[in-house]
Amino acid sequence: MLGAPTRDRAAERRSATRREILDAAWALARERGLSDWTLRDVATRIGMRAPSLYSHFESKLAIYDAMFGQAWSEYEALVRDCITSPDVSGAPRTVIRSMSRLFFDFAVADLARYQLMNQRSIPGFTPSAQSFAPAVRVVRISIEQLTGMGVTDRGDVEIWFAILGGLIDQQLANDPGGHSRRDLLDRAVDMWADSVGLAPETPKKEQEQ
Amino acid sequence: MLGAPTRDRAAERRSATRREILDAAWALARERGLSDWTLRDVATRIGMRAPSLYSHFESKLAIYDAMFGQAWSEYEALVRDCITSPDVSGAPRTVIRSMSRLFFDFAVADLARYQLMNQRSIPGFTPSAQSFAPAVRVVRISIEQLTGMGVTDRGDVEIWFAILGGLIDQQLANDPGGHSRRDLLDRAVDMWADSVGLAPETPKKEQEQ
DNA sequence: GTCTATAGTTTGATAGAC
DNA sequence: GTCTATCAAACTATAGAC
Repeated sequence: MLGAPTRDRAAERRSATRREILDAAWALARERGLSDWTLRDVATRIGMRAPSLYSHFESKLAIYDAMFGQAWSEYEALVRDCITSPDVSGAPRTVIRSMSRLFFDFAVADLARYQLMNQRSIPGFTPSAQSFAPAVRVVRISIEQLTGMGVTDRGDVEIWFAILGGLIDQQLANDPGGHSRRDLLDRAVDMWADSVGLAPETPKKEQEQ
Repeated sequence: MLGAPTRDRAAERRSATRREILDAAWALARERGLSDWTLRDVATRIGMRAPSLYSHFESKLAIYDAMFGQAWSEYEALVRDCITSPDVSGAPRTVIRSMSRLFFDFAVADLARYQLMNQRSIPGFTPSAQSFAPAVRVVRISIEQLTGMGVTDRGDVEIWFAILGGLIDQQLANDPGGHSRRDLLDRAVDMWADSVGLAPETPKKEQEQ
């Protein structure tokens, strides 16, 4: 007698099509802006007609929702990699610099993605609980990291977030593709770290004090 | 013989209508979001029909442009008032706190206005040179103020801007209408001021050099 | 699942009478 | 300057054949 197939080829194909749709949407978002593309554009790019997309997503907002979840999941994976890597088991100053660079670089690498993840610029779009989950986890992990290095005041955490967000916004708005604010990142983070009392990275020889 | 009229009543009326249109657009932007209103909405609100607006503005983008210029002019006036007021001829620490609060409060008071002034969220909109002029002047004035208090490094200026912008974004995105980040403003600005070497506001008694 | 065909809406903008 | 009437275009979404 025949055994049941061990792979569900139909499901695999369906999942691949879903990914194709999302990839096309990302590409269009990067090329033209987060919301400057239509379902027709997406369909055309993958050799389909617009109505066919409705077999895979129930609306355009559902596509945004999937993209939102995808972006935050991707970033969550990076964060988890980062905090388990050897160079982040070191001095607090090293850790906070690594976390800051990770967030900055990820944000600046893709304007459309950053807008989707961190600004609410699409009318009517609110992420579903499922898509929002990885974002919540990233914030929790970040706070745990800071707590672990002695930063327990929630206000200090918010100020750190604000410094990062502010530099990112300026980089994207005033010097997209450049690195002027990236060059200021360590200085700004050190300023914050000094203020909250993190030990300096290289305590040369108990300099002054 | 008859003297020419000293007032141009037609011009006054025209200018008043223009202002009515802009006021209606602002109100709608605040109520529904920066771009969630139509020319029909604006017209209805002032008792007109949509096509009549074209006697006063050549397009919807032209309305945005006028709003952009209006917002920055308004802010420029506030800044000029602020820097000539008595309490800002004092210690650098006092001045920088005043400037920071002024910007923060103005930004947070109106989300739609902030988005129009500082983010590029309207597809196809670029401010005209004329509307952009007050924004340029505000930046110039701010830099002059900082220079006057000894902050000459451009990077330090950028970091100050970033801290302000970051706190504003967080306030608007995560606690609109609240004051959680406003409560952190002085702390964050002092952190920056300490780092760039501004004298403390109340130099109690040469504390720890 | 993908297609054709089209509904149903909304919108910025124009033409031309008054 | 304001109106009525209407265009032209764009877009999401649905119905139903294959």
